[in-house]
Formats: sequence, structure tokens, C-alpha cells
Amino acid sequence: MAPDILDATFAALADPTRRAILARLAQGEATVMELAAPFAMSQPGVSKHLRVLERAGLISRGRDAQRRPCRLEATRLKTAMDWLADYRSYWEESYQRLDDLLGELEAGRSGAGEREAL
Amino acid sequence: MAPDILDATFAALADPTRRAILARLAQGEATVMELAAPFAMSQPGVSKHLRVLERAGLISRGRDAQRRPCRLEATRLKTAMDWLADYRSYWEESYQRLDDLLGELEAGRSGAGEREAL
DNA sequence: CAGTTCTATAACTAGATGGTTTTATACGTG
DNA sequence: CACGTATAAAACCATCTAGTTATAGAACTG
Repeated sequence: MAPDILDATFAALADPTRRAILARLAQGEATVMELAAPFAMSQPGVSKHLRVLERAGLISRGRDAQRRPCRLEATRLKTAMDWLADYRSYWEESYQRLDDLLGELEAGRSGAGEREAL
Repeated sequence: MAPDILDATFAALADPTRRAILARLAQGEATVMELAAPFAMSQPGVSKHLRVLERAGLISRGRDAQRRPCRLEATRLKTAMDWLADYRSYWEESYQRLDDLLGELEAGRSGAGEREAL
């Protein structure tokens, strides 16, 4: 798993405009103008975000006359998620600890009173 | 889901040194010196990475005399993964298309054969 | 061909980032 | 108290980033 892939992917995802663009593309292809519309940003600004997304492999671009329709490419999202999934046990463990604690509090409150408070 | 949380989380994950630090912390608490050891980087350099991770909520720090042991905090990783999970269907769809394509190729090549290999 | 639409490029700016070295702080030990 | 250890903070530098405006190119339209 080449590190620079994860570097570029996570860096691309670290911007709300780019995440919004991906969310829009999840509904289907869109042109640069369509993607730019919701944002108070110049067209070149959006084009730069698209270039970042493209270089990260998160989108690809076709051609339709003057238009360069963008489409979502989800495999890099899967790569990122696979990396995160290795840590799943750690947050589940956190929930487990919280769960245990809540269980103890519950038992303590209504029962023989072992560990009444924090 | 506050966007700046995802901003900070993904930005923190976009650096290989920081991801390596998280991987190390997955094995248990570690001091700054211990975390710095594997890297050809100054101690303040590592401290700065730790500050980024801490501000992103990905680690927390205790105190043990002069030491400031770091521990992994996984809930922000879960937040990031939850965001990515919304796109799961898109990469599964990609695999489905690839699967369909391979199926068609196979069917075309060997007639009635049912997908002998990849 | 002239004009309009869609997109990309160039040049620039302000601010963030990743690293350094040096210095300061806080704690434990002799 | 003086010293060593662990960490943070400060100041600095080079590079990257996100944005801008202005310009250029490419393709349709009249």
C-alpha cells in the first residue's frame, strides 16, 4: 500500500469543498460549472480542487464538447477505508469500556450498591 | 457532523509520519522519545506531529513524571470511517461492474464455461 | 467568421505546514 | 543545589495550499 496514495487521498479529503464535490458526484456525473454553482468561489478555484481530486484518483474526467464531466472514482475511498478499518477494534473497545461502565453504574444504582458514582 | 472535525482528522491522517505514530500507539501507550526513535527527525519535529494529532482528537496525553505518554483515541477514526462508509456502495458497484465484465469475457471465451479463473 | 460558453493556465497573495536549531521548563537523582 | 532527562516553545525557513484576477484555448452557435 504505497504511502503517497494515502497521503494524497487523505489530503484531498481534508477540505470541505472537495468533500462536498464528492458528495455531489455521488449522485452522478457533473460538469465543472454544475459543481461550482453551490460554492461562493471562482471557477478557477473549483478547477483547482478538481485537479487535486483527480491527482488523488478520486475523480476521473470525460469529454463532452467543451465540457469535462467529472465522475466519482471510489476505489481510493476504499483504500482509505481499508486503512481505517485496521483500527476498528480500538473504537469498538472504547465503546465496550463505556458499555461496561454504564452496566456497572446501572447495577450499582438499583442493586446492593457497588460503585455508586464516578 | 461538524466539518472541521473531518477537516482536522483527514489532514492529520495525510502524513505518513503521523500514520506511523498512530500505528505504533495501536500497540499501546508510548512516550515522545519512544515515538521519535524510529524516525530520522528531531524531537521537536515529532512533538509538532503529536500536537497535530492531539488537536485532531486522535491521541490524548497523560503525565508520568517528566514523561507525557500518548495514547490512541480511536473515536475520530470512527468518525472518518463513517463518512467514508457512505460511499461504500460506489466502490462495490465498481467491483460489480468489473465482475460483470469478467463474467461476460469468460462466457464469450469458453462458451458454456463458468468462470474458471481470474 | 464573430461571439459565446466552458474550462484550464498563469501569476500572484496570504496563510498553513513540516522541518530545523536553540532555548526554556519541569521533574527526578546524585 | 546542581545535573541529566523528557518535553515543549520560540524563531526561523522553505514549501505547499487555497484563493484570487486576468488570460488563453477549445468547441459550439449565429
